[in-house]
Amino acid sequence: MSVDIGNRLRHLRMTHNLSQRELAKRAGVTNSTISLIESNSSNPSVGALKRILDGIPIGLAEFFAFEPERPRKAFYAAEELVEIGKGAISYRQVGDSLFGRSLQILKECYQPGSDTGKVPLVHEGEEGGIVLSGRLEVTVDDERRILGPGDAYYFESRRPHRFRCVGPVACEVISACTPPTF
Amino acid sequence: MSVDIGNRLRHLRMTHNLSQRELAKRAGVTNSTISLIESNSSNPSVGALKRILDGIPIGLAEFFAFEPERPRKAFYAAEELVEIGKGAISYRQVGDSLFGRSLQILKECYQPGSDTGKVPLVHEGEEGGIVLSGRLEVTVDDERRILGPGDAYYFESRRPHRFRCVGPVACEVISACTPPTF
DNA sequence: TTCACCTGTTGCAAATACTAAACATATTCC
DNA sequence: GGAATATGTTTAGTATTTGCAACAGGTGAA
Repeated sequence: MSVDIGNRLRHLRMTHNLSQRELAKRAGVTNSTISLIESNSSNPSVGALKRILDGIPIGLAEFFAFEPERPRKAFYAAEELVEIGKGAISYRQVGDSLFGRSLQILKECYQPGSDTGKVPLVHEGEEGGIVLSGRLEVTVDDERRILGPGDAYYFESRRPHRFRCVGPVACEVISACTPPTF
Repeated sequence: MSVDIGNRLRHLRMTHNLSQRELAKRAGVTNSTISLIESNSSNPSVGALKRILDGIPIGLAEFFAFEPERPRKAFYAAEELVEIGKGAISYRQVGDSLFGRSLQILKECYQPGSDTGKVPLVHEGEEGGIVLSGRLEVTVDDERRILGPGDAYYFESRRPHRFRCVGPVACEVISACTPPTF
């Protein structure tokens, strides 16, 4: 049911050859605190746990990474897509979090005239997408195309690229990239 | 300094379009608890935080993954190599944790006669190593070799493989594999 | 306006995490 | 053997989190 913090901490402490008192001293807590936590007879505060983990040292994310993976939601209603940017270009992401995922899928909406900027984007991975509505000017390396509904693109993200909404109406795009870069 | 749990939680709750009371109801805590946490005026227990995150839902590891990455240690004394298995085959790992790493480096020590088992190992990734001392029998697919000091191996881990220490002395090996499988 | 309902914040009481010190049990050293 | 040190556990008291309920501001409908 609940996370077995106690055994996890004890195991971690053991593998680092620390006694409860030694770790307590480094962490700035008392040995009894550690004893109680390890025996799962207290529900530690995040602050206390963090101080203790700093004494090992290890981060909170690392500490909880051992948790059995929470079963992932597989379906998302339109309203559930989390909005990432709220400017002229808005991104709605499929999935709550990219944590542990190797793919990012977005519904992008470019307001008329919006632009990813003069300096082209360059990063690792690959990306592609399909235009749903509006007209999108895509520049990759020195090649420039204007894509309309149904048109698509796909390229290696290390090639300098830029997106721009041309024409009078907003432009909607479904895109995917890997690895996630947001 | 400390982790800004409050703002992180508030942001998360907002992006999921939940009110404090709505989230509290789902999580089985009171709205005041959430209010206090979000204003950083309390140091929540791990249990409370977990219940709240379950209401979003999101895992503890995900929640803390946003933390600025703790600067990684780059050098490890021989005693600091964490011992993974303590049986006839012992593994000493370079680095505290595999969290966020794509490579695992081990110093392995096989006691005389020790063996990874009759059923061969099969997993994703690739692995390789160099024998330091003793004699190691390595089987990959149907090929079997006996390696001595200075000899080495490298193969795709999906190919069935097995290690066995032959001869009267213990066998030491330095190995690396990706992705980490322990 | 006034009512109803939503939002987040805030006292007060009860539950509990944390500290300090004592306790119990091994192990080492002389 | 016996003292000294180290280990993890437990007890009593203090500090803090948590739940309950009241409070204050905001929005929309009648």
